[in-house]
Amino acid sequence: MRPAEKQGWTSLLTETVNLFCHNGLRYQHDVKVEGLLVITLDSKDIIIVNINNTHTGRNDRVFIHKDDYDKTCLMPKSPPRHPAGKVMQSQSVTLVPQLSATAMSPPQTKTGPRYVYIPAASIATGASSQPMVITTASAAKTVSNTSLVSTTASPSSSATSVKTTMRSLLTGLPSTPTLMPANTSTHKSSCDQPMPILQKIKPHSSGSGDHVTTKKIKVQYIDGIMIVDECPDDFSESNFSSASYNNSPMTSFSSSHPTFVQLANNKQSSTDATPAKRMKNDSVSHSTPTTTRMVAKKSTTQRAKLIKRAETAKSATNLPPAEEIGKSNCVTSSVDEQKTAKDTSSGKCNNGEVDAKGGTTEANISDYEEEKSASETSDSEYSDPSFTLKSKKKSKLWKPGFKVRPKVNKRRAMFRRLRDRMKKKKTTASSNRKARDTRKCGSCEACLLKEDCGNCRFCDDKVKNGGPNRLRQKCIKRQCIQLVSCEFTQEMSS
DNA sequence: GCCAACGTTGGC
DNA sequence: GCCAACGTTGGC
Ligand SMILES: [Zn+2]
Ligand SMILES: [Zn+2]
Repeated sequence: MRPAEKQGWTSLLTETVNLFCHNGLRYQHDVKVEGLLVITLDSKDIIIVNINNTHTGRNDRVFIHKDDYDKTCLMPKSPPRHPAGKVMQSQSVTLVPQLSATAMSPPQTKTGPRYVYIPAASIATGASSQPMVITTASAAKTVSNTSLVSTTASPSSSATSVKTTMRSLLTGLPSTPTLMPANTSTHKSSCDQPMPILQKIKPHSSGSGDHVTTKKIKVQYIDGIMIVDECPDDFSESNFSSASYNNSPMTSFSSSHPTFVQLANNKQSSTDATPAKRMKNDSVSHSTPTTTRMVAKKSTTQRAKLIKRAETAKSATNLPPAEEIGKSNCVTSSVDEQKTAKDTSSGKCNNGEVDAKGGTTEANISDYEEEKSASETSDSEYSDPSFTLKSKKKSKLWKPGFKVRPKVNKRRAMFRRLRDRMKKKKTTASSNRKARDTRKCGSCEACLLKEDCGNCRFCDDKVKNGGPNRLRQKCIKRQCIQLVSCEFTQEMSS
């Protein structure tokens, strides 16, 4: 989530909580709302909301009763998500100034725009998976209807209006279903079609609803979190095409977000792994890639950097499924796994800073771009031919554009040490025999594989795949698991 | 100690 | 002779 979006979302949350307390609790002089909320998205992205608000005034009535909760579904459901993590449902709705000053009449000490939910079903959204824009006209009309509902339901009592609004806020249900526009009959259940609309209300607007100036906002759900964005003035339905949807700055976060999703699901190391590495990965960090662990300890910006690198590596690598590793009789360590998880959470918590001024603060993502560019620099460094040729042995077969693998895991070194040790033993046992079979058992799944995967760096290296033939190794998926496993077990027991 | 690069070799 | 890939090593 971009800082601006996070800011918008947190202020919305703050306002919502404040409003809920101001209007839903009984008090004589003032009400103080304090709290620190930590919202963790997908176990990696953190939003910290510090609420510190004192509201001076008086409220004699409690508008929220237990009955109000009974039939509610508190939070709107998240819309279906694109497999790749992209937001599937997006909506542009209308911001209107407060239509009736009495609709939200409780004394407000704050100035400036406020955000309030209005009933969801008042806008016929449907469950479209396509981004959806409500035109200014229809939205204005809809909002107007909704406001009419509120004011009609409480012609004389602002309290009821507040109650209505609050209930709507909590439930997403239409406050007064009987007054809903006729065309909402397609809504089977409000819970099925939750689509809360944000209404921007000026605290002391004297507007009467006849002069509604509209401004569009966009509502998106990402992982169940509603994100509100103000549309540019020139934003229109027509330019909400898929292209602009992907490229518009307004929606750029929707393409950045899946990046994080991908990281969370990324079970692969950032580098190619030999069987030893794969096994070690599984046993030590247990499918938590080194990258991710480091990420957890680093700032969000560093995470972003590593995420990108991991993705780059991922695109060039295809590791076997976890089951394959599981067959290798390797020793597993759940302790380390837990430790990893701990590291992850503590590391992330340390990233958050609380703004004492009562505002909201997010984990330091400000230098995300900087890190991103740094990442790009280092990535390109590895694929730079000159960099490659600086290497001690220059290859006559080197081809421009061939990707040189950036980093090598230490686990591979261990694998080699073990292999060398085994080789030594074998050599002493049968000194005359040529040790060409030290790398394969001949019976494991990997050894029995006939075809290369075509995706690993060793496959890429092969001449038949257009590679430079510098590495000259077996396909990563065909490298024996069994021997490595035995070696590893022996190593662990010795 | 480590690894990318590459000389080398078994199998065909 | 060709190919796959094993085993070695220079450079770091
Ligand atoms: Zn392969
Ligand atoms: Zn094997």
